[in-house]
Amino acid sequence: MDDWDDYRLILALHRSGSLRGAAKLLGVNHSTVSRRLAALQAGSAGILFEQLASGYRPTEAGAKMVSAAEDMEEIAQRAERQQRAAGSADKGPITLSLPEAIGQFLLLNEIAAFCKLYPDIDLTIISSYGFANLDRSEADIVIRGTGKPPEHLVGRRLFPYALSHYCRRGYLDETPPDARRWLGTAYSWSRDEWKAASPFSAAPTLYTMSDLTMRHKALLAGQGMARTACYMADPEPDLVRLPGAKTVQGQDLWVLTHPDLKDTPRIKTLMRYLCGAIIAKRALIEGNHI
Amino acid sequence: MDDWDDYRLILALHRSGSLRGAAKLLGVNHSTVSRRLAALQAGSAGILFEQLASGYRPTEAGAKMVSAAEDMEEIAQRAERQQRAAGSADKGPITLSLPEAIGQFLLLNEIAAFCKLYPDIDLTIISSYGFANLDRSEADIVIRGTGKPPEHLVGRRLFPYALSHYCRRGYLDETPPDARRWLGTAYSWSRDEWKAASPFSAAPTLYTMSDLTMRHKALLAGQGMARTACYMADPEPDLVRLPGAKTVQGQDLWVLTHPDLKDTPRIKTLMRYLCGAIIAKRALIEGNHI
DNA sequence: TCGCACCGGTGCAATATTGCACCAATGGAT
DNA sequence: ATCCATTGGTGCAATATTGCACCGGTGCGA
Repeated sequence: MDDWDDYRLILALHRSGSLRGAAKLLGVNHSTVSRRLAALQAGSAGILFEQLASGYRPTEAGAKMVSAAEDMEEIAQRAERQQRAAGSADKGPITLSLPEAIGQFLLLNEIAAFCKLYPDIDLTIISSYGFANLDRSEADIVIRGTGKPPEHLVGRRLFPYALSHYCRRGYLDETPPDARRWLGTAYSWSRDEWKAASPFSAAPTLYTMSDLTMRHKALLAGQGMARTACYMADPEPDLVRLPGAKTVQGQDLWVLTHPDLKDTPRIKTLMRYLCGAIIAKRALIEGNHI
Repeated sequence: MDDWDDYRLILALHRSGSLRGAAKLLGVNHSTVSRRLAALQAGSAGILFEQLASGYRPTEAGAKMVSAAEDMEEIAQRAERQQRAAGSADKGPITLSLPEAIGQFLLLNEIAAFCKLYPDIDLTIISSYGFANLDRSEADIVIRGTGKPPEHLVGRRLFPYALSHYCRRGYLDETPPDARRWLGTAYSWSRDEWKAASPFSAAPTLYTMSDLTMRHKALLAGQGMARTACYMADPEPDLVRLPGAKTVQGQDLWVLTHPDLKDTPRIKTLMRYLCGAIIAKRALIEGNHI
């Protein structure tokens, strides 16, 4: 193989099964993938992928190349982590992945304070509800609420966050019972069972949305009721819990990093800091801040 | 690393220590290496190579990338051999490396006959006195006279070839003793000790040359005397051994391939054929053909 | 049957990359 | 001191590669 980057092409095509899917994985145009595949197979003794109605599938020879490509990817990813693990002081780049809600409502000030404390650490925040892949260095540290973190990651399991049912102060007084509405969440793990446990389980849902920040603003605007994280709602003077609402236990909060990075000083510094900041707000997070 | 081919760049620069040396290894222009290195280090958190008076040397971070690159090279080479090992019939490509002398004087007809016997085998001959690197698929099969073959290659050790001292028929009669000359060989393993064992050890050397074929023609042209392989000289009716000349034992002839290829049918077919062809000419090769 | 989303393929222009030619610097041999 | 071979660096032209826009085909859902 004259260009080892062709192994990335092979991997992407194997994983996606299509030119366009591979293009997406590689961050290039699908016509580029088409041409590179043609050139690759022209220079090879045999074809590596056959084109079925269901998509591209590796031939026997291609499957061996896929296996080799997987090995290479592992080496490349390990090498990248080794590069990122370099550094013997509190300086250098760190990429932190965390849910938008935690970034905006829980740790916004703490993150800024950290950057002031450690001006030589270049912190990049990736707000996402997806679980960043630390193997491929999509992030160095990840904060996530989950019941089942990847087992090879290391770090701390803190405590579960609490949720409860809220509305804008005065909403119930000002809204006839038949006009009361729920603001829903479009996440599959947040099915309607949360509504059943609420004081107004019969009220219909006004609309659902994937953006928790938008829902928070809708709540603040008095558009309806919602079950939301206590650390988002309790700090708001204009939001109150619905009468009789209990806190519900969400998933555990974890602060995790890759084993290859756990000994890097600046990583340890940020991990320690984040855990400290979250623990300092334990009462709020557990819904006991009122 | 966005382009895994950068690992090849890293390897080449590490191995050569210079931009021009790396360029040679990679088959590109040195300005290309310079620019790719600059781009690579610009996109990396740290520099990978420092520029000393003695050349480029990997930094600590760079050494880790070199190690990763070496691992990747091994995978790439194994993958390439796997591709070359494919095939369940006597068809497909084979690259055979052998000394020029063996190609021109010993197996010329046999190789053509093989191609006629197996028209679906695409045979490529690389005539070279260097030892082709079968790890990097420079060849699939290698024929070589050597006392110490690479231990991981597999194949057959045949028998040593013989050499003796020759001149053109009539040379001694037509050349006054003080005008007789030797035709030398510019190979380090063929020092002047061969002249000491000759019937005319005091005669000076006319000139030396690296090209054994050229020396053969010079011998045929009556330009001097030479120690040459019996399989080259004995078949020539115009060449005779010097009076009193004995045969000298050269190195063992080996026919070798890479372990990854040894089970591939077409490889086995050619290995078997070549060994058979060489064994059929054993008398000639051992100088017993007269 | 129709519309839509996705697919692979390709001409052309845009962009990136490379080679060439040249330069100055360096170090070693004479 | 001089010459030569090798080095790294760079402007510019040549070449390769890529993205864009578009096309026709396919399959699925309504």
